[in-house]
Amino acid sequence: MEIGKTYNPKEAEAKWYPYWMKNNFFASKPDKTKKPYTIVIPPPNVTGVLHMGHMLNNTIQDVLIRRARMLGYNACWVPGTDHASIATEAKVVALLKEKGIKKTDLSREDFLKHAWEWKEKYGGIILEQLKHLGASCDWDRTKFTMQDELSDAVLDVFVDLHKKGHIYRGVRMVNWDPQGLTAVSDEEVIHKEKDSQLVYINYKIKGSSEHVTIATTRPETIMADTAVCVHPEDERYQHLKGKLVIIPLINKEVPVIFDDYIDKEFGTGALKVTPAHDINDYNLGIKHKLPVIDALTADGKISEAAQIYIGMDRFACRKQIIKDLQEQGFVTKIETIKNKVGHSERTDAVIEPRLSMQWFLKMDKISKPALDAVVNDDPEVKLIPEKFINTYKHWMENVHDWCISRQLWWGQRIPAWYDGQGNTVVCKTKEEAFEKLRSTNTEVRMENIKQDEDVLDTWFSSWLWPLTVFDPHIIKNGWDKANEDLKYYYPTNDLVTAPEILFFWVARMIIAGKEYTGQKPFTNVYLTGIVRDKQGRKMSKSLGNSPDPLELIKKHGADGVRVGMLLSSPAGNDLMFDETYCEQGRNFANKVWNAFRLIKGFMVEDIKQTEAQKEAILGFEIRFSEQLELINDNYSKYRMSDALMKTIKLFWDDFCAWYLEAIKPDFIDGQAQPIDKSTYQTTINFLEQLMVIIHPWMPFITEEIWHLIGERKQNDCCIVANWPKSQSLKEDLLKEYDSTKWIITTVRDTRAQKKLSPKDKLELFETSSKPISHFRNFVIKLANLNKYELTSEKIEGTISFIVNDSSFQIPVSVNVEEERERILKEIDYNKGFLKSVQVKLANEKFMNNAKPELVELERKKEADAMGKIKTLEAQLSSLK
RNA sequence: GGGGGGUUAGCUCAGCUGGUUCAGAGCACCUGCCUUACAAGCAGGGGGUCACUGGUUCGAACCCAGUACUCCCCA
Repeated sequence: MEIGKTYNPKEAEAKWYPYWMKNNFFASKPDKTKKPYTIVIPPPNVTGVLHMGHMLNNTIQDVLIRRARMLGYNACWVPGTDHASIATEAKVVALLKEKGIKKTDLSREDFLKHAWEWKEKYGGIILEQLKHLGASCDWDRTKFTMQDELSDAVLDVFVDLHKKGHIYRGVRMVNWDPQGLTAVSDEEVIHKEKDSQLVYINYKIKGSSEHVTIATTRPETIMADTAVCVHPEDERYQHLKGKLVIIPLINKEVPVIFDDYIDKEFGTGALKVTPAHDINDYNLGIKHKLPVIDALTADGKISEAAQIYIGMDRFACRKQIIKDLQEQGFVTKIETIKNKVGHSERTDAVIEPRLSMQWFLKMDKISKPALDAVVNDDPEVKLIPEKFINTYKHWMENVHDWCISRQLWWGQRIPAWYDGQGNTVVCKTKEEAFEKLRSTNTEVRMENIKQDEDVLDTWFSSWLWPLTVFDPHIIKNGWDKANEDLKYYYPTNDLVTAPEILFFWVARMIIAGKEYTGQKPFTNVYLTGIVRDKQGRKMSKSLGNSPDPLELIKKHGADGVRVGMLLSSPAGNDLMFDETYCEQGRNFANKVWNAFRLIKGFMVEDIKQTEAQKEAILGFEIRFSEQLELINDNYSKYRMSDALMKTIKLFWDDFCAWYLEAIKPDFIDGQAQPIDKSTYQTTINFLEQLMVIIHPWMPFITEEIWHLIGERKQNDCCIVANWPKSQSLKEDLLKEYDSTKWIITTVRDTRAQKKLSPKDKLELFETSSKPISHFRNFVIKLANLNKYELTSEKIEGTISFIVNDSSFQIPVSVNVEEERERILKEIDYNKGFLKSVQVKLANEKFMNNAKPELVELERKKEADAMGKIKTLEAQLSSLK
């Protein structure tokens, strides 16, 4: 068989993903004889294409799910997408616009037809892309938040929560997106620091020649002013009590009010009060019973109520009004200040605080169990890393009511019905609504009943995700009648998501889970960081600093990219991505490939196993067990990068550099020597176990090698192989094995120092009360010795070194002066060390306070150091 | 303004209950090797005032206070 010198990922990827699919390895069905391990995917936006954040997130999920599968769990990873109302609607609107169709010209039904067409055609591209990464999702379970059954559940929840009194309708100041023409939640507003002009404007005081100066960054709203407010204790304005002031340009009279809400220091200490356009002013307005004048239209233009500039865009108006006010002498100065301006996450339009009728979910009571589930000494839901608990707590304790209505068409339409006479009922169908309305309005007629025009916030459907992907009828039926799937898979095990949506989504899923099943939706929440470029900038389309994930996969292989993503991504910390990480991953894949090539090339014959081979096997066995334990421990703590690095080093260092080098048969006269059957078979076993533990990180190459090792039955695949079990730790042996590595390294170093070729064989003499016993031939092989003997003599003309309690000598030509220097330096160091230990031991307070084990340890350190010094001094004297 | 992080080698990060040889890893760098698995490699090596100041302690990268810089969230 011809095996290439470098690993070719493309072939393996094209081969094994379809093979896994065909054999249903990703599929999961409830099976009472096995424990479930479940992850629901954070459903990507249906309009989305794969970006680096998805890569990180889904690689982690795939690693977890693949390992769980190998550990024998019934592993189920549910994929799907989110309908993303505002983003999708914006996309469809844009597409229609290109075709010359205006949304406003379409009926709701026709628009939705277009939207569904778009979804069928382009939605879900991202799921196909995930397959290139190797994501082992159970694709038969793919869900979409707006598919019929899931939508139905959303309406059930709305009706139910309304019945329970948690949902209400009210006029509120909302964050209005004048471009998307919808309200957006607080969480969807991005505050950006901007340079703004703070304009100082004089308002004349009625019946006086004086004026009062207000400062505002929003002069275009002065027509909506209904008062000017000053601090009751502000001495500058005491004379204004009971006075009226006149708004420039429109010459409207408004009262001066007094409230200690005012910050005397900001601007002039006098505030224009515009209840319709600022949340604080709105509250002031309520308190002081001020009228509300809405001077802006829904799309951000000046309304008729403003009297002037009608129809002008708000920003154009701002420029114009400043100019006009200046010309008429009302402006005293203009300052440039920095302030935060809210922008819509979806359309990037400047958010306008706006009063409107919206539906809200009351959060105070319903969120309580979700707070307790996380913030607790022994929490039901664990956040990883823990530092997010504080953030979560802070948010949940100050939670605001959730505005759940959106002025859009793409989404679940709010199941509220109006009879046109001020009666509202909430229920799923028009027929039901008719019945209900009739009880208060006997005159009501079917054709007069109108459904609410708005749809629900997308998060109002995705908060049900872990429930409805398994049982969409759970809301209706209740937990007791939940279907088999939900009972089996819920609560899920791990959720992998970004901290940015801890509140949007994670908290709300816990709320919904608690409300409808009395249980948490997941046990662990692994919060990934943000993928940034190496300058620390967030990756974004507009900056163009994000590599195309699929290109990366093409270039470095899926396995390489997966490793690259995880090499440096501790939970919750941002990842400074650099393509060289993928190179490291690719390099490792190549290393694995070549180790396999070496093993595959061995000539196996019926010969005797060498002692060095026996010892190497023992060494690797104990090392493998030791490291496997540590790797398992890292996994259990979700320390993914650590688990990965240990796995890589176990293969690269322990297996390749130490084990394979030790068992590799020699070349004699350019002729590779054969290997014995036993060593070969053991090596293959080791390789298989290593493929298994590497598999979650690098599924493709490991599956490829698994099958190249030998003929396999159809179902005998790496993906479903058993995770290895570690043997009991043999600490003494491990310690000896570690010592042998030090000995070997030191011999090699000596060779390098003496400018000897690695091919030159050396002799080694050991002086020890407890000499190396299990790995002597291993040392001979790897240090390339022709003699390794015990002695109690000082041999003349040797370089000497110490490993643990033993001293070693290598006969080589020695520069006595240099050697003396070196030993003296080492004696010096050890004496210093000894002194520090002895100071500790002489310290009464230490002796009284420190734990006994610790004192014991210090005594051992003292003895070790003294022993070492003695040995070194002996070496020194033997130099003479 | 309120809340939460972070600052350890050139870079990216570990360092768990304060206690060996605890100052570490990977990359980068330097030296020597095209040694027939692998130059995407092998062998070896150098490199840090643990941001700063003070405190607690027998003992501090680790605990406390303050300072500087920085990131995130909320208002």
